[in-house]
Amino acid sequence: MTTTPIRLRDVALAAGTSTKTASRVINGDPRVALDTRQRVQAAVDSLGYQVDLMARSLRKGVDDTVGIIVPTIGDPFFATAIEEIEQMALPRGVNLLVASNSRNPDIERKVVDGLLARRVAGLIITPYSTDYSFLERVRTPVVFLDRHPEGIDAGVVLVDDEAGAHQVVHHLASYGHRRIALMTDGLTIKTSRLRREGYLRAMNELKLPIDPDLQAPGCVDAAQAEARTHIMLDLPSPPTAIFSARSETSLGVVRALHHRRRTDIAFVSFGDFATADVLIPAISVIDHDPRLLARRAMERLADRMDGMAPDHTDIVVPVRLIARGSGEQPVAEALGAAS
Amino acid sequence: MTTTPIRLRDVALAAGTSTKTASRVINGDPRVALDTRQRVQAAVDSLGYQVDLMARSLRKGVDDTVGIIVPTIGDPFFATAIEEIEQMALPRGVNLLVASNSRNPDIERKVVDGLLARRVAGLIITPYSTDYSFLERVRTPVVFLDRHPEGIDAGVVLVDDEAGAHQVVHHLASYGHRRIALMTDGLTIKTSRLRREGYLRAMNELKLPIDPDLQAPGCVDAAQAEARTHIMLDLPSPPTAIFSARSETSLGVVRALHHRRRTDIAFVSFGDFATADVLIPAISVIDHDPRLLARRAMERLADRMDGMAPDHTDIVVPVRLIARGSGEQPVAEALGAAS
DNA sequence: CGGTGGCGTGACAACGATGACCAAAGGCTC
DNA sequence: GAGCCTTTGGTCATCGTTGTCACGCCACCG
Repeated sequence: MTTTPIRLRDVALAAGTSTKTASRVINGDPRVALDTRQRVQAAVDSLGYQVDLMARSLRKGVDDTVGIIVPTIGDPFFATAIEEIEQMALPRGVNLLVASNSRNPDIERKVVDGLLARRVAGLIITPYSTDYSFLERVRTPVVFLDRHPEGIDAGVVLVDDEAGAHQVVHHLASYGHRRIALMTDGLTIKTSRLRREGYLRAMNELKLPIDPDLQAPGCVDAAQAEARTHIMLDLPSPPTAIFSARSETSLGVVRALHHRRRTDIAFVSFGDFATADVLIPAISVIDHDPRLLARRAMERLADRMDGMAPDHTDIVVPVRLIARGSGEQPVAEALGAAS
Repeated sequence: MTTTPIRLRDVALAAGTSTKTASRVINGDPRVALDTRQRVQAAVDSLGYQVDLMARSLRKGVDDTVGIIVPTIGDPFFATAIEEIEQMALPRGVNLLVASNSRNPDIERKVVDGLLARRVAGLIITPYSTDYSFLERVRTPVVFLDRHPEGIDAGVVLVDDEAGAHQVVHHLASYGHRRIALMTDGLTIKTSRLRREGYLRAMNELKLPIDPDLQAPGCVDAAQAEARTHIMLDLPSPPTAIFSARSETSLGVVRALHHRRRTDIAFVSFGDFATADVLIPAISVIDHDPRLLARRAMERLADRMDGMAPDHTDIVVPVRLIARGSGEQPVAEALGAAS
């Protein structure tokens, strides 16, 4: 049995009134007499009427949705951020459009255009490397998450990447480490650059040598980080400590260290991950909570959607180092020399 | 500087034609003369015209979006499934609306209604415990993922939960285990019931005692599973093997076993997780790949959106046991007795 | 040479809701 | 008791796009 969808005019007919009055009731307009309101409400309930959100959005000029664009949906950090934003959007009756930029500026641009064409009420973007100056001509509120965008002056919600990385190096150095390796994502991403800068600043302050062999930029996933770790450990003078600037690369480093039974090498990860506290030794991390970040971003976006003027200041969420063991190990002798 | 959005009529004006003809060009209607087409195309490019998708969707009656509803967006299993579906939807120009049912039937119903009111082109649902009979009156194509829905006869894409669990118990028993504990999610969820049934069937086949103290249903998250594991290990006669029916509960079990240094207890997880292969011993799992499941679900949904008739048969994705060590440990003596 | 058919094009209405504006009815003041 | 204001309801137009239908033009055929 095929059912014809219920329209507003069906409700109006059943309530013996006009579509406009029915519309008033549905939108909570107070200028409707009580009994009229009740009749309309009864009709809505008995017919099971649902507003056609496409029609409403067309009329209003905006759709009650927010779009979120991240590099990888499946990355636990971003997945958790998405979850938090969805939880905040739900009570507002706002739906969430999720998209990935596939780590590709061309795709990213298309995805943003697609969401704008959909007339989303707002956008939360983790920028990849696109020039975002075109957004200045657009009315849609946009909040950037986790990284500064290029080509546009806009407020961003992020953690203090530079300070976090800086702290890690000092922490490792306080346990005697001088050969501290760095695993990072591609340096086209500002976040990665900042973490590297924090690392470099601390290394310079401590007058530690910066060995190019101990720099592994461009590790976009766990597999690459794993391979680079193996290469470093095969060096004539390998690192005694490793700092991984992203959770995803940390998984690769952990894998390599465990496979080689070299868990004596000190290790700190920027970003927590599921079993970090269960491994032996447990992994010391910079806690970089996606929920907090997401909440701030959504709050700011909600303000903008409610008509507040854009705020170009950054919101910096503090980070702290959680010492669990792996980052508090002293300098280990190379296995060969240890015998 | 405020910019007026470009409309189709602006394009038509610039190309010296009617909106209808411009519309034809944009939609690739072949019945347009070549030079007209080129003039329109030039106008589109120079003005930077973008179709208003709200208006198009209203006119067409459906919106080029698919909605996906899962229990928890941040759960790596579902996050990965969402990622896969987004990747498949993108080339079709279809956007993805992501929603969570918050493990609450009332919210779930509201969320589904909300997406239907948006006129989504299709829905992929991991049902919680809602009665889905109301969907029979709805034209929107729906595919269920991972679990059978209640109250409706519909095809489902899932793994063979019963057989997987059954296999685990036989596997553990083959290493001498008789006291095999079961950690599961709430039994209101069909998936959990099926895994429990597989466990029970195997236990009965093997004539192993089913001790109520070794059943821990209702562990909705890792923390609860962790607590229940501790309770079991404190029993006068604790389990010698544990089967966790979900990745999330597995994290709790792992945490408890590691904190107590009882990694000698055999353990198998239904569902892989990030560092399962890095732990010592590495965790044996039933591989339950969300990508494969998501792909089949999206394929089926795409068929339905292309007008194919509904197919009420189930798609069962095979599972296999990956032996990594933790599930291949023989019966351990209780620590107290071992001395 | 006139009819016919295909092709390219455009005028118009429609999708379903809501904003702007107006009208009728009832209560109030003077 | 008349006029004014408030309350309540309705009419019409509109958001931007696309489906329907019809028209003008040319070529081809009998």
